Amino acid sequence: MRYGPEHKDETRLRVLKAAAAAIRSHGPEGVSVADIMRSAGLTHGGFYAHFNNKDDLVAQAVGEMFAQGRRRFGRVTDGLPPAQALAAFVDRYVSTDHRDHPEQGCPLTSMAGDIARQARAREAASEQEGTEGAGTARAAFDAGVAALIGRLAEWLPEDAVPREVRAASLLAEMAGAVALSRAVSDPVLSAQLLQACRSSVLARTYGQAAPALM
Amino acid sequence: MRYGPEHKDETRLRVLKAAAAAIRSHGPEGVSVADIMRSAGLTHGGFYAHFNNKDDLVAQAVGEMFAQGRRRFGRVTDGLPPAQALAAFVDRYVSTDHRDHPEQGCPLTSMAGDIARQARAREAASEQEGTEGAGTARAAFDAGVAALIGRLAEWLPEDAVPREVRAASLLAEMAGAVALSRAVSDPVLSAQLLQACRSSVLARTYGQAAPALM
DNA sequence: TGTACATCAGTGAACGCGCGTTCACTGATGTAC
DNA sequence: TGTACATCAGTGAACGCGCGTTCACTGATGTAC
Repeated sequence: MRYGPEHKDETRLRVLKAAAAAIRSHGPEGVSVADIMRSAGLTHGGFYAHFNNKDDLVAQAVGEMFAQGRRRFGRVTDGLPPAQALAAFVDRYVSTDHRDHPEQGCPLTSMAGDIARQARAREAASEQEGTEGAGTARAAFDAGVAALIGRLAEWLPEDAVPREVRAASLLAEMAGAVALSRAVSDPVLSAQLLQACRSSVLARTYGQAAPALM
Repeated sequence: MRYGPEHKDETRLRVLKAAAAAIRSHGPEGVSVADIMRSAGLTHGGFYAHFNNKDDLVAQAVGEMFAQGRRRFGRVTDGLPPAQALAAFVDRYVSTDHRDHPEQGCPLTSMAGDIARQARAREAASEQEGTEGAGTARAAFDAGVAALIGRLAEWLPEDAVPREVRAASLLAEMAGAVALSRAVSDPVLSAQLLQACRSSVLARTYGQAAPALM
C-alpha cells in the first residue's frame, strides 16, 4: 500500500480533524483511539504511525480546533471595519448554532475544563519540563486564548481601560455563556443565557449604556 | 459491623463529599468508584449499599456541590445589604482562591463541560424518560444555575433590562473567567482574566461607567 | 519498456491494565426471650 | 441481667469489558536496473 509523499500527510490531517471533532463533542476521555481512527476510515493499529500517543493527538487536536475557529470566524469578519467585525464575531460566537455544534466550535467553550484538569494531573504526577518533546494541549490552549484576546482587542475602541483587559472580560462572558447554555437543559434558560450575554457583550463594545432588551 | 441508624447516613454523606471534591478536581471520568471509596476510608465493594451506580453518585454529587456553594458563599454575604452582598460574592467568586481550589468551588466553573457532554451522550443513546428513577446530574445542574441566577438577581438594582437577564450575563462572565483562568498556564494571563472580569462585573452592578483599572 | 525488489502506510490479533459491577462472606451491634 | 440470634454495613475476590499500546504481517506503489 505505498502511496505518494503527500498521502501520509492527508491521512494524518483526516485523523486530526476527526479527533478535533470527537474530542470537542465527547471529551478527551470520552473517545478512544479506535473510535477516532474508525471515523477517519482506518483501523486503530495505524494510529502510531502518525502520533506518539493519545496525549500527543489531543495536543495537536487542540491546535487544530483553534485553527478551524480562525478560519470559520475569519470568513465572517474579513474585510469589515472593527465595529462591524466585532459585532459579526459576537453574533456568531454567542449563538444557538455555536451552542448546538460544539464539535465545530471554539475550544474555549468545550475544552476549558479538560485542559485545567490535565494541568492538575500533570502537576500531581510531577512531570517536569516537556515530557516528550511534543507540545502539550495546554500550551496550544494558551496560545489560542492569547490570540483570541489579541484579535478582539484590535477591534475595540480606545478607552480608559486597556483594550486587552476589556477583551479578556468580553471573551470570558462569551465563552461562559456558550458553555453554560450547553449544560443547561431548560431550553428557555439556555436561550436566555445566550441572548442576555450577546446583548451585554455588544453593549459593552460599541453599544449604548442601555443595551437593547434581550 | 452493625451500627446505629444514623451511621449509614453519615457514611453516605462522607462518600458523597469525597465524590463532590474528586469529581470537581478530576472530572466524572477521571475518578473511579474505588478512588472515591478509598478517600472516604472504605473499600469499593460497599459502594452499592449507598448508590445505585456511578451515574447516580455523580448526580447526587452535583447537588452536593451546589449545596456546599450556598453554604460557603452564604457565610460571606449573609446579613449584608444587596450592594455589599453582591460585591462580597463577586470578590470571592472571581478570585485566585476559587481558581486554585476547584475541588471546593462552584460547579459552574468545573462541571459545565461534563454536564453538556453527558446530555449529548444520553441523547445519542436515546434514553427517554428518567432511566432509573434517580435524578440526573443535568437536572441538579439546572436547578443550581437557576437558583444562582435568582440569588444574584435579588441583589441587583432595578434597571431597564430585567434583573434576571443581567444576572445571567454576570454569572456567565464570572464562571467563564474562573474556568478560563484555570485552563490558561501563563500566570500573568490567568491573573489578568480574573482581575479584568472582577472589575467588569463589579462595574456592571453598582459601579461607575469606568471601572477601576485592573 | 519490462521485471525484480524495497518501502512503508495500514491491518488486525494480542498484551496488560483498570474500570464498574457483583456476590459470598464477616462480624459488631441491636433485639428477643 | 444474661444469652442466643438476626441484621446489615462493609470487605475483598472475581467477572467481563474496553482501553492504550505493541507488533508481525500485508500488499500497492515507487525505484533500480
